[in-house]
Amino acid sequence: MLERKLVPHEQIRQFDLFSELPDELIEHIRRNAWTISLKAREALFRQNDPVRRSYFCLSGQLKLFRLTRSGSEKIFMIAHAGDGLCDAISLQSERFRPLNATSITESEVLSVDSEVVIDVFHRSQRARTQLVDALIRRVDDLIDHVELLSVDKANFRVASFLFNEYQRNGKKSSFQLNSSKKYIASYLSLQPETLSRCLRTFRQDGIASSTNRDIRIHDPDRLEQLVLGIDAAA
Amino acid sequence: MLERKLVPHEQIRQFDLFSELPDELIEHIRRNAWTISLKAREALFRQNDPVRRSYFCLSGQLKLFRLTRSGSEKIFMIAHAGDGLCDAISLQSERFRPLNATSITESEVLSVDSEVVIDVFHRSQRARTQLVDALIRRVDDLIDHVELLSVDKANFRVASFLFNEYQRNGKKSSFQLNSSKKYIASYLSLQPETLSRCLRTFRQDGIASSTNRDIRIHDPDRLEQLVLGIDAAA
DNA sequence: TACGGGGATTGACTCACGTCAATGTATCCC
DNA sequence: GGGATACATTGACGTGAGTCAATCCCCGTA
Repeated sequence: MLERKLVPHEQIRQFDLFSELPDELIEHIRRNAWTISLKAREALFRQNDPVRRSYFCLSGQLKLFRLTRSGSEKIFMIAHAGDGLCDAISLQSERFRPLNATSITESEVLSVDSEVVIDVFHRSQRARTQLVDALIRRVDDLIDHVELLSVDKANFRVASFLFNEYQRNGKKSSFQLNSSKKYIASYLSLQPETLSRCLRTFRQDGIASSTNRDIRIHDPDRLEQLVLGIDAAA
Repeated sequence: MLERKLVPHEQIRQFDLFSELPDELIEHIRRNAWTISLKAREALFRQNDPVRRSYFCLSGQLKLFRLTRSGSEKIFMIAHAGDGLCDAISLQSERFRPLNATSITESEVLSVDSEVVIDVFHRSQRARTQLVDALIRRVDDLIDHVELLSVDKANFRVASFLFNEYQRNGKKSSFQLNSSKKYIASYLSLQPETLSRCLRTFRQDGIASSTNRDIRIHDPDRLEQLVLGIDAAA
């Protein structure tokens, strides 16, 4: 975990929260921010740590997770370049990190003191609405996550996930998963074996196929029907 | 669904978001807010409706839920008197309601136009931090909800829930569930039968017993060990 | 007091998912 | 290029939770 000062303005502005701030505020952030270089599989912060700094992913991939009673990881989110780790903020009350954050690949992270973030929040109305919007988006995402997990049948869970990714990628018939199947399975709270078997049945039914991280959707309509529950094929 | 104008100031101030506002702002809200009286099982809003107003529970109980593909309800939250329905806000971008809201019992709800909430947000720094804090709490709650559902064994899920309630109630050995077991089961994404069977094994093992909505925790330590995974009894 | 309805409990059955184990396949670094 | 390491796939097996169905209980109501 190597720290370096002096971040160019563009690197700061790439994040929604700071994107439309005046130069003086960006400069204020710059003077108090630095980047952290992580090797693969290095911890950035741990669950229950008090929140003192906020982090923003500049490059690489980070996993946000909790440990289960059996010692395995439950993935809540994979953060990529441009993502703010929005679980990493607190305003008035003392907050503790709800999740662990660890790099998956070699990564760079922008680190900003909470005081500075609060300062920006107080001085820029634009930043305020951006922050609230980011939190609302996070709430909506988590609601979707809860819904995903309350679906009992693994087939449906995987179908929902695939259809989601399909839509996020502009309904292209082929796209790439942005992380390994192991992490996807964890995000879906399934065993890797179960995910594998679900994908196999989809391949056999001619709905979708996967080789490595490449996904090809053969029959989007059938997939959508699966998600909606019109189970022509189960 | 009966609407009535003119809400006394105290009714407005009972909610965190408005608790510390100056009289003029409260008055501003009062002029633009009204109460809604719902009979039991009456819809307040539906999923995917555009957000135009925010709601706050004055009395009674409301369920916030989604419908599953099989037509049953998945409960995300039960709102009680004093709770803001914090899924009911939006600032800049158009937002759609992520959940359905329906009264369980006869209820009263305070209804405030979104424009007014945004106004208050812009005019009171106190309200701003309260709102952000409320959203952060909601995020943390949802993360816990996701974790709860990613636990595979029903016993552990129920144990986690019971231990949580136990702590929320100041570690009293007996307390009341704040909604029916049917809804608790739905919150845990379990069938009522499964919840019932879990509670039976807890009774047989001398960990906890329940009659109707009354819960009695006989052995908090064993319960906590179950939650933590030191499975002396499974 | 009798009736009705929704919630809660219990039993019997089935099957989907987790587990364990083995094999196959990328990927990385020496 | 080759060996180590982690990821991915497949098979076999046992079990826990969903489903269907019956009964019971509680509460409100006629």
